Amino acid sequence: MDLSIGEVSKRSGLSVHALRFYEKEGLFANPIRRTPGGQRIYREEDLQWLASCARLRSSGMSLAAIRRYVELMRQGPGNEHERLALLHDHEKRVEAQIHELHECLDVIRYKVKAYAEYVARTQAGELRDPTPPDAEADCHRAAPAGPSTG
Amino acid sequence: MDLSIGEVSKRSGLSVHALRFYEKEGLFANPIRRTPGGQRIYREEDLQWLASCARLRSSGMSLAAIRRYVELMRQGPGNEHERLALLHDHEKRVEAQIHELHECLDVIRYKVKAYAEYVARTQAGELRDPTPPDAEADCHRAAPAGPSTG
DNA sequence: CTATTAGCTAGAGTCGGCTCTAGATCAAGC
DNA sequence: GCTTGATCTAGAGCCGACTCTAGCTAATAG
Repeated sequence: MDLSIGEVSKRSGLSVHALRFYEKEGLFANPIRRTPGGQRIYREEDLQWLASCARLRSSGMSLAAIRRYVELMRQGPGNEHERLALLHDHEKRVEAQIHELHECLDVIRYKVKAYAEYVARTQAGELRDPTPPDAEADCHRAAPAGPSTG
Repeated sequence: MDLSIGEVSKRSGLSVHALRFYEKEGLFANPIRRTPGGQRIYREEDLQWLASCARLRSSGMSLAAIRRYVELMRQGPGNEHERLALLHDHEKRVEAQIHELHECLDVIRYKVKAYAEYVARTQAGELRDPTPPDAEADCHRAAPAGPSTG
């Protein structure tokens, strides 16, 4: 039931340094108990919370925002609308992020396709002067004749 | 046709500091010319390249990777397979990123929904002891009775 | 009992990607 | 010519999120 910092580190993927840092920064929902000797005692719940944190973190929520959220939880019932607002804001940001990534992906795929075709062509036929991938405005070098796409 | 660093800053959204930094770091596809007095002269092409860079950056490509790509472009024809590999790797990373964000979004939406329902319930009926949003394992506080979901 | 391994604190260091400063120079309008 | 605002260079500083160090203590296996 009780876990040492080393075990939590293994199971959460966070370093022991990071775990101590998180505690110092007030990022745990519950206070972490200590042994008489001063060593941290974690519980399964803390691991679960860390898993939630990981999700928030990897979707780009800052530690500061997580701390804010934790503070609201610690204050207890009565501020649910604030927690909701915080989460809802983050939801919108994640959606925007996904949207932007899709746009980037379009651009990247376009380039990948052009290069893939070019490489396939040059390998297949060993043409003397293969047509460059495309005339994208990306690569503006004064490259004499070769594929100039960025 | 020719642009000062200030104009490029305005049109690219990058600060003049960042533009000088990018040049120092070798992130421009073409060398940036100078006036006799030493001031930078940009061209439309540079702006277009910056726009491409912005896409790569905002999809998480590091400046180091962009520099690598620029180096390949500057070497001219013959290394298209390397450029392809670099772009293809990045494509895969972006896809993975999107996938992860979707998973995070699921979690966030679940919480948002739970809180939204709770807030709606408490506002509508002013119940004395409304049912907490859910029994998510997120908030492990010893909160007496209120909604304990993180 | 002791050696080893794990954990403790406070605080310094790292890294990426800029941002800002200082002090000098350039360019344009009056 | 002079002022004003833009630009120049070299280099310091900053921010977030850790990571690492030093010097010490706790827990455990033999």
